[in-house]
Parts: sequence; structure tokens; C-alpha cells
Amino acid sequence: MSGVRTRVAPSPTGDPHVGTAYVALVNYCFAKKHGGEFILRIEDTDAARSTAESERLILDALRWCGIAWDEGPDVGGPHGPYRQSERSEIYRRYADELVSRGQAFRCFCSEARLHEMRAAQRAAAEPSRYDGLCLTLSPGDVQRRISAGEPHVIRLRVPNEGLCVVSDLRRGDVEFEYRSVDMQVLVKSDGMPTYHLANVVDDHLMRITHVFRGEEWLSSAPKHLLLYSYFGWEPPKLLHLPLLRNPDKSKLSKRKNPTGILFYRALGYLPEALINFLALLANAARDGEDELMDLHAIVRRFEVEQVPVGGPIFDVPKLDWLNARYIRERLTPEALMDRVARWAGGPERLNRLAEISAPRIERLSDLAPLVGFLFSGRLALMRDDLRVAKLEEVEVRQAFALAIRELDALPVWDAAGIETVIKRIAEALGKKARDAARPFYVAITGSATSIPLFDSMELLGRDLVRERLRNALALLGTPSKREQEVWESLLASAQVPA
RNA sequence: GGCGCCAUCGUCUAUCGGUUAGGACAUCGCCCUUUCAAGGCGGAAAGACGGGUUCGAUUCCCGUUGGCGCUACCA
Repeated sequence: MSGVRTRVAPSPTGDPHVGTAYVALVNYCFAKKHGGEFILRIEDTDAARSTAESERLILDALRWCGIAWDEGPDVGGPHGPYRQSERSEIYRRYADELVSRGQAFRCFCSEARLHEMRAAQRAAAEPSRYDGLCLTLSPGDVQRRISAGEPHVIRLRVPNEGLCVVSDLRRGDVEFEYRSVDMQVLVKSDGMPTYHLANVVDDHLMRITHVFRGEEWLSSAPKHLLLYSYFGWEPPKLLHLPLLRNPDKSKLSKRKNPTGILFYRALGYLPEALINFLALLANAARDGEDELMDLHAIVRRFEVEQVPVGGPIFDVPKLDWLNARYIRERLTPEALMDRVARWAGGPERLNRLAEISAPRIERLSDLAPLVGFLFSGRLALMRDDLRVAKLEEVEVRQAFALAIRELDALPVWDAAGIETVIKRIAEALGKKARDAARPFYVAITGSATSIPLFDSMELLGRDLVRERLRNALALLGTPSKREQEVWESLLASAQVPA
């Protein structure tokens, strides 16, 4: 097989996810195994949620994993640009082409009408699907409304009957009735394409031959196949990978578990171990085969036919075992200390740490106890440690619960942003910032007296902070759904300081 | 609610109609050992349920149940 080209297409809307690394790894392995190319494309068509910071982190994280791409936004390539927000003109052209052929149409329906329509369909036990109202508009009507500046979207025209067969490399032929396939929006009212249009156009233009993506895309595959046929293009081979799961079998989510690649890096997992672990979830070891293997071996032994279809649980104890083996079997003492040094942070982080710590220590030996929490995993906290003056236990729980949520929404992770969040929460609780911050010191640093909180949190990193707050909260009792809702409305109604 | 995917030890999985259902992590016991790890040896641990097909089903088919995903002008 030659000319193989695969891609991973993350959306820069948050912290790099281990699932992204998993999907990237499978695509990478297949391409490399067949002497092909692996492409990285940024799917940032959601202007509201995409951030440059997130894109940077994702590239960093994948690079840290040891996965290298042949073409991408940072390295360029013959089929660029590799950032969808920079390809708007291309999508517009193809969308127009579809509209002119009647394979897509302009839709002026209001959100309210669509909502009502869906509610009615659900009540009637019918599939949720655009009813085609705007399909009945005359060309003149459409022209008039566009001229009048009415906002509208472009939707994919989907047949009302017939069967769509999606051939999946592992699942075989999966059948969908067209009447259950929605007439998806292809171009939003802001002119940006949706994933559905952009990924099809890009995969074609970028000569992608195989698409290995998460299972969440299986049900929209018919729309994509329809687009390929409207354009007269040959679709790539499809394989829908299982979604990684939490130990409770639900889709791996950061609400329940650490999902960030950066979290595992911050905790001191080696990239080789993480990748090795994910590789085992894609292609399990055969009887008698050593499960410890480097990326070369992973690529060499990779078989698409062996990729599982059931969602595997991200089993941290197994990752721990692999990581331990790398530490003791693959690293010399020198190499280990070198890793530790690099893990502890570059000069920037260390200098900042020195600056903050210097005024607070009398002897060099005071340093380790003071900043040890920055280099630790889970803190050994007791419920009583979190008892503070001026705050009832329920208030502490509220503060933690709200902080976990609000901190996740912070676009940039720095002390200033964190400070805003904590102060806003203090206000919502009707407390002084100083009092409200106290339990956070304990949860984050393990002690009520420590280096400044906001800097500590920045230095610790978002993933570790989330994990510590979650642990502290669990110690006091994870809030019920009801509590969470009430508390969140409390925050929403509070005054927001500038 | 609708549509789709999935179903072997606690977890990841092997088995491609006939096996004492194999391996790995975790767990338990023993050995080694100044402690703790590591290491060695051993144990416990699985085919969701009900129908078919077949001489024979974990394996093929159907149903039930369960889990998961999608059901957005998010990806």
C-alpha cells in the first residue's frame, strides 16, 4: 500500500486530551507502517471556543509524546494552510457549488422554530431531523431575504428515503436510513463551515486516504459520505476508534478523571510509557510478547485489524506499572536524574520559584518542605485539615465546587486569572477573599501556611490543581447534582468584580 | 424518545465451532531480603440472559438486558 496519508484533527478548545494522543497514535502508526505521511490539522472552525493557547498546548503535548507529523500548521506542507480558520474561502467556494446544484440549501429558520420542531419530533417518536421547510422557498424568496440581510445557514440536502451504507474497517457495513440523517448545517450564519463540511473538503484536498477517528463520529458518517458523493470524490477508508472510558465505563471526561496529557506529564509519567500504554489499548500484546515496547516496535507490529471496537477503560494502575518499568529498566541513573531535572521545570519556572521562596526561608533546607507540594502527586490530606475559621464546611465545599468549574473555563492559566476566579467566588459566598482562600491553601499546598496561593496554582498547573481540588472536595463529600446547580446559580447571581 | 455501536476474569485482552477458555495489570499467599520496593514461585478470578443453527457453541443467527455514542449554527 503506498500513498497512505492519515491525519489527526484536534479542535483547540481545551487542554490536550489523552484521547487525542490515542487517535493520533493510531493514525501515526498506520501511516508510518505503510511508509506514508501523517498530517496534523487544526479544526478551529468554532471561533467562539477555539484559542491559540489551546492549539499551542496540543502541539506541545503531541510532540512531547514523541509523535511527529509530516505536515501541519507549524511545519507547513504542500496542502496548507493546516488551520481551518485560514481556509474559509475554500469552504465557501465548495458550499456555493453545492447550493448551485441544489445539494445544499439556504435556511432561514429561527432557533425557536427548530427547537419546537425537534420537540415535536421527539414527542412523536420520530428521528430528530430538519423538516425541509426552507427547501420549499422559491429562488426569488431566497434572493430577497439574503438581500434584506437576513441571517441564514447553509444545510446539506439529505434524501428522504433510501439507505446509506458506511463501511467501517472494523465494524463492517453499518446501515443508516436517510430519513434518520439530519440535514446538517454546513455553513454557519457567521460564514464559518461546520466540522462536517470542513473535514470532508480538507480530507479530499489534503489527499487523506484513511480516516481513523473517534466513535462519536460514526453516526455522522452518512453526512460525510453524502458530501463525497455530491462532490464526486472518492471517500477515504473509515475506521471508528473506541472512546476511552472512565473506570465507571462512561466516556473519559475530566469531570471524573484526569484526562489531560499535561496532567500525566506533570505527575511524572514518561512519554514513552504513556504512548506504550495507549498503544496497548490499540493493539494488545500477544501471549508471551513483552508489553514494554518503544515507538518503533509499536509501529512495526501495528495491525488495524487488531484495533478493538469496544471502549477500553483508561486503567491507570497498568500505566503506573509500565512507567515504573521504564524508570527501572530503560533509564540509567544519569538519565533518570536528567529526566527528573527536566520534569521539575525549566529555568523560568525554577527562577520564579526561587523568587517567591527566598523571602520565606532561613536555611536552604527549608526549601523542600516549603515547595514540596509542587513536586508531589496526591497530597495526604485529612478531612480535619480542611476545617478553617470563618467558613462552614458547606461553604468550603461550595468554594471548591465552584472553583473547579470556573478554573476550567479560564482561557489562560495564570495567577491573575486565578485570582479573579477566587475573588469572585469569595464574593458569591459573601466572604473576604482572604478567608475564602484559606481552604484552598490546604487543598493545593497541603498546608495553611505556604507560598502565595495564586502563584502556587499557576506553577502547579491546571490539571494538578483540578485534581487536588477534586480530591479535597471528595474528602468533604462530593456535591450532589442538586447542590451543584444551586451553588452555580449563586455564583451567577453574584456581582462580578472587574 | 429516535438512530447507531458494543458485550470473555475487577481491568486490557487471546480464542477466528471441538481448549483443563491462554496472557498481562491489579489482588492474595509463599520465597528472597536489615526495611520498602524490585524479582521468583504459586493461588483465586470470566464467556450477561433467553431462544435457535449444529454431532458440538464463548465462537454463527435472532431477541432481551446492560453499557456507550450521536441526536447543536461544538467538534
